[in-house]
Amino acid sequence: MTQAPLVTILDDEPAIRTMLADALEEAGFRTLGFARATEFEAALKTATPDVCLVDLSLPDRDGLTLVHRLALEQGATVIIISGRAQVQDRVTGLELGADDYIIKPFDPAEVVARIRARLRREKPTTQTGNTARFNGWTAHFDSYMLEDETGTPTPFSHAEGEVLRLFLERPKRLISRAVMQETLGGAAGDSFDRAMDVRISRLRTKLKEDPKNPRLIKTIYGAGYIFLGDVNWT
Amino acid sequence: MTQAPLVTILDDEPAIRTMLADALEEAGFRTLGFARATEFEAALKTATPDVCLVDLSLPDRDGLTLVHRLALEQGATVIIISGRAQVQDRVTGLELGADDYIIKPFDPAEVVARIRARLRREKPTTQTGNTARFNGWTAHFDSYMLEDETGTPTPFSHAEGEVLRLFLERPKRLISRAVMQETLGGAAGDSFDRAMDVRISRLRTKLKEDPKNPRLIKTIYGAGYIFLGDVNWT
DNA sequence: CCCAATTCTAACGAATTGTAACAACGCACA
DNA sequence: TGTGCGTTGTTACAATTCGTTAGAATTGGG
Repeated sequence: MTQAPLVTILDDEPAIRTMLADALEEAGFRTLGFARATEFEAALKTATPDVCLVDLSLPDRDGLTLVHRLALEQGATVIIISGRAQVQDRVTGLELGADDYIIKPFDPAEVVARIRARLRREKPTTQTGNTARFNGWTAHFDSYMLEDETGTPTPFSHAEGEVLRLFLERPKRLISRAVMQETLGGAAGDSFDRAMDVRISRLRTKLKEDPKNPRLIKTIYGAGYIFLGDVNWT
Repeated sequence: MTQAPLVTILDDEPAIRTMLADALEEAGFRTLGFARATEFEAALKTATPDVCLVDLSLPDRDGLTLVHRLALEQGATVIIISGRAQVQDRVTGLELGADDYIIKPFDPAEVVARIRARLRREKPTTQTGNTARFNGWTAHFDSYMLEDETGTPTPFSHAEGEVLRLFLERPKRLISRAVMQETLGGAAGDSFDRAMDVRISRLRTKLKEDPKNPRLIKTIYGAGYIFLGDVNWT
């Protein structure tokens, strides 16, 4: 198990540092806060952050040069957080090597989301949610394999995977037929209705569902389907 | 030398499409504009964009689902362009797989800068070197040699190398048959289809793939292929 | 309880993909 | 030139995928 990603926060306002740190730790990141560039650079010798949040207006150094150095020499992921909202500022920030540019005032939730978006790309090892466990089953979406509780593998096809994924991403919620058709790419031709049924039917047999008493994929007559089951993505 | 990056623009307002296209082409990108999701999806069969700009409010489909599909199945870089400015919208957009979220009205210069920031991260794979490591394998494109994890070498031919290189340069992204044929020089003659299959089949045996469940080269029925595996060029 | 709407699924078949076998071709070498 | 080897497209056939159809089963309203 890898460690939680490390995010550094470089901002001279303590209030902002704590706000970010709280939100990030809540979201499962490790954080390190710094008020001045010199402290930050000293810390870089002993730690390699996954993402660096940098405020441009620093008391002891020009933020942009720092960003440039970070991005260029360290290859670090850098996100600028700045009060300077002009387009020109953003463009130069990004061109100097920043990966993102967030304007103050900001919502911590968005910062978290943007960091996650970066990390999703960065870590090829961390396959973004390609395995799901539910009620004894394990679905591997990268190898298109389904394992039952005994570990017996069954392959599933792409079309079946689309349906299964849709279910596993919205467990315990009604999924209307309309939504399904849209997600599954089918123009809602009159006949495609049946195709959906068939897909689900096939998926059900792979999940060894008892037709009389489905435990996982439940039909809501006249509305759609609902997937019961406790899903756990990894 | 590789071609200029291809950026697709999906927005139902013609004014916005042309504004973006102008700015992007000025900046040296190739662009393709679409007004509706269905057109766009049709085009995906014959082209692999490097970046997809997507407006969330589409006439014929829910933009978010499209984004999700794109990010997941195509592995494409997706940037949402939207009039919806709420933090919650941005967060969900980013969590569904978008790489960035730009709010209307926007400045084309910033869009260009943000696209560049994305590509800067993407590209270094194709940049240097003709040796690639992936999942225990090592491919030397200068000596046309493939080594497995024990270091046992196997030669591969030119035709096999073309396919392998294509895969290794676009890992975890869907590569449509049309794109393959184009890259591999074959005019899409009816019969060349089979030749492609054969090339891939031969490559698979060299990679010791189990035909029943290939781990590296995955077939997407009716669409193309996708190469899984963590590629590292040196 | 009856009936129409809806959903299920077995069976079929068209389209797509996999691969063994063959043939054409190029190239090195005696 | 002839021989042999490796490469690669072509052909033919097997396997797979997946939508369609049709009839059975189920549901819920009246």
